[in-house]
Amino acid sequence: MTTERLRDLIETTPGELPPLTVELVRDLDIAEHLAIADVAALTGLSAHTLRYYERIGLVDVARDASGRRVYDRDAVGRVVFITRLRDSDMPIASIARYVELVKQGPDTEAERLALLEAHRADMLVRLRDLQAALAVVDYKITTYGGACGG
Amino acid sequence: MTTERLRDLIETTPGELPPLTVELVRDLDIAEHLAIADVAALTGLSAHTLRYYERIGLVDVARDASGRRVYDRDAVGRVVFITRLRDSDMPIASIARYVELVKQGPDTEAERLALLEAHRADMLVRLRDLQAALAVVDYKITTYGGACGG
DNA sequence: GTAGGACTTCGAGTGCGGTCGAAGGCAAGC
DNA sequence: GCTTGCCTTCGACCGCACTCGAAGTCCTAC
Repeated sequence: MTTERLRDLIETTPGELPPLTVELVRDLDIAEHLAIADVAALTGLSAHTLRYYERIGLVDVARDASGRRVYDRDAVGRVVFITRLRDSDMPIASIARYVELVKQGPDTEAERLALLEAHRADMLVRLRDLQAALAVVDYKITTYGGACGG
Repeated sequence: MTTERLRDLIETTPGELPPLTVELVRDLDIAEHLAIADVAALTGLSAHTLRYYERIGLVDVARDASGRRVYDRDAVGRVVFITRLRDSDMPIASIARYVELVKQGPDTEAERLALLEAHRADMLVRLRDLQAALAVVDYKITTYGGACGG
């Protein structure tokens, strides 16, 4: 059972899984077809969340004969990609827009690019904010407990 | 009117204000007492949000004879500090806890430090996530419109 | 054949962080 | 003295991203 092999692989991997990438998924997924629980284990998302992502149109997932979800390599890759974008606080609405554009075909490449570049700009701002806040916190930590400013 | 001087200063500053720091606030605030609109202009928060922060106990703000909020240098500094933490996604609850500890006096320094260090660790994780996502997006942008993975 | 557990759909609920609107107060300028 | 406009309090509401529960289905193991 490929599903069990995957489960073993996940459970026997010492420590944390390395950060998941689309490339890694291609290598890792011996199984062509994964159940929702496997994808959940693989990505760290809950089955609830995976169903939610499908419901709002972020991924299309096939069904087996008895109606259960079957994630193929492509679907898993898509979920991993979405997870990366979510980890960077890209709003679901933007991700949905992006996915929509991909579905519409190659004519939409310019808009896709614009979307990604806008998000990239956001990320840079967030990076800067984070670094500024880190500096403030580090200052607080080194001056340890000073009450100034809060 | 010091308030008007501040407003002028904000409005005549070419381009964006530099990132606000507690130190900057000390230099900038010619006025000892600022109205809520001034603090809003200064910090970029809305007056609504400033009232909200006060409501939930993040800042104490004095009142004048007719009941209006009067922000002194200290209060402004606190707001700026809070804003920095919020910009780094520190949850309001943690900020509230920190503020609470400061109020309780110097005995709480160890817990304050622990709080800041925990947050610092979170920030480093977020930094890493952001950088990973940035790499993914940059890859997408350079390979421009490839459909793989989403 | 039946108990268990993972799955299905659907809609409702949660937590966070604001955001808004209503109803009224007060001070300045015309 | 009246309009303008910023201020006050209060509670209700919003958007986002899940998260959960109910009720039912299906496969597996015993």
